[in-house]
Amino acid sequence: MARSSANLRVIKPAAPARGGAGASRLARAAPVVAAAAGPGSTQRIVDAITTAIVERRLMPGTKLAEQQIADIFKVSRTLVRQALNQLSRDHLITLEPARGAFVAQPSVDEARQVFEVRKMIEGSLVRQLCAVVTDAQVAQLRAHLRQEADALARTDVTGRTRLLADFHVVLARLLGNEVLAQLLADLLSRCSLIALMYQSAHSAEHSAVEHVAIVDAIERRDARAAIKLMDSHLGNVERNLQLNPRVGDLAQLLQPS
Amino acid sequence: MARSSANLRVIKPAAPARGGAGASRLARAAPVVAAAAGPGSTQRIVDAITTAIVERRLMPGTKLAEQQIADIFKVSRTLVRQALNQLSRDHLITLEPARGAFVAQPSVDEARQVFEVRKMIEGSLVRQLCAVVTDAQVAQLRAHLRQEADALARTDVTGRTRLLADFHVVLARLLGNEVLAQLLADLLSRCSLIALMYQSAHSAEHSAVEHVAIVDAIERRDARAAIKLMDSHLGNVERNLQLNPRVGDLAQLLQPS
DNA sequence: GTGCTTCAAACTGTATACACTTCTGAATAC
DNA sequence: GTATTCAGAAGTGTATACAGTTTGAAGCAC
Repeated sequence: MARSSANLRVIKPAAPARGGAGASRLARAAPVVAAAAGPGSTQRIVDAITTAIVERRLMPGTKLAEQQIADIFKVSRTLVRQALNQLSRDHLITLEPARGAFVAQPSVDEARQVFEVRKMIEGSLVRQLCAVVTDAQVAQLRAHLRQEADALARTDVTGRTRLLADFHVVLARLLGNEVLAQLLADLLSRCSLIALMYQSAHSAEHSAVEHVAIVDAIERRDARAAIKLMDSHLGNVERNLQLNPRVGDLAQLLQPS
Repeated sequence: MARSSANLRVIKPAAPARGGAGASRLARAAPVVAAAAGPGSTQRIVDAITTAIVERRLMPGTKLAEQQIADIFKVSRTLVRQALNQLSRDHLITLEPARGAFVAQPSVDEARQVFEVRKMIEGSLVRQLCAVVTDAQVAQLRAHLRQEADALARTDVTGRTRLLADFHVVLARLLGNEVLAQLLADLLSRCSLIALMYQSAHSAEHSAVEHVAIVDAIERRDARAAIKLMDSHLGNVERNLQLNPRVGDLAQLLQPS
């Protein structure tokens, strides 16, 4: 029933977002540098669709036709299918057998579960961090907070969103635990989708302020406070999700699911 | 350098392990029942290789040649490649560009990181569980413990291993959080590989006993004790990993990585 | 005998071809 | 006018074909 499959057209970011840095956030343990043009162009497709979703150029429920995408990227359906499989693993799209791929529409329940998991993980995360963090690492966090502030000042919506999410990955990475960092990165990509679907009323400014408070607590090595602040931060973000579907996505409102 | 790629031959379980129940443990949100023969046979390949790895019929470092697997399952390389991609996402195999797929050889570092993450998640898990668990759910846990004991009594190695890992997934599922459950299932499949690679000296009996203690604490709704027990349980399992590579895998000892 | 070069077999990466399912819309029955 | 049927179009699922790379060993120089 004719969802908005008409205007697919993944708009190549006019300014390529500083060499695709925006996309690399969710990139796997890829060769890190390459994945530009030639072989390994599957990742290019994954990144493009990922950013398109996160930056709201592809709305939830949109059908992603294989041939259409193949034409856009000038590759065969083979590579597109690989990319779609990866994306479905990231829960950014859902694959309906014999019907195709659609941008995921995470349910309210799923949203709650993702946030619950984040609270569990990130609570433990800041606790551990308070025990082992170095002054240099705190400085690193401060630097990130400055970037957040800058993006806010410039009203750079895309960069702002990315930085606010990256904050949590940076925390994970400070523990030197790559497994944890990747796991959290996965959850955060799902959160991006959730946030744009249930358009969060939680202002970016508010998040940034809470991030500062968390870093303050970490700097004081005050584990109890850090945990509490992180928990309330995530609680605030979740609480501010508007559970009414966005306007324009009313199609999904009529769905049984 | 001719690793053991000779004797690939995924041996179809003589008795199909009760309709593939053994494999379904790590299965995704699949149609649960189907995925037997026709379309969707990708999952069949994934399951077969997964169980082959977990049951130690495929040793770490073994090369998985696409055509070889395709012949075994009587499908084209297309489906095999899909399966291999999935497996690499689960960290059960590693894909080396233009070289092929190999059963993963998780490093000592990765092992430590996985266990650290498990401690973080499962600590929070039992805390929450103590707060919301019902008597019926405790009974469910008791039933699982009985199964563990049975498998131990029968010296059913395969079933025993599966049940000991499943215990942790059962805990997660009791919270009603499917996201958490899947996440933990992923980590556990990696743990299976780690355990067989650094052949754990931690006896199954010991694990079963510790599981009982954890359930006891949960039944008493004693969160503090439950967390402590879970933490020491995971610590024991990890501590008992022999960091010397297994005999026969000395090839990997010579590898730079 | 040791080490380098070269070449063929094997394998992976990508594209294309074909079968089968789903969707759409017009024609038909009522 | 409404509902049903059915054929064509479009799209997904799988297999096959082909190009490029890796691999391993034979051949050759020294």
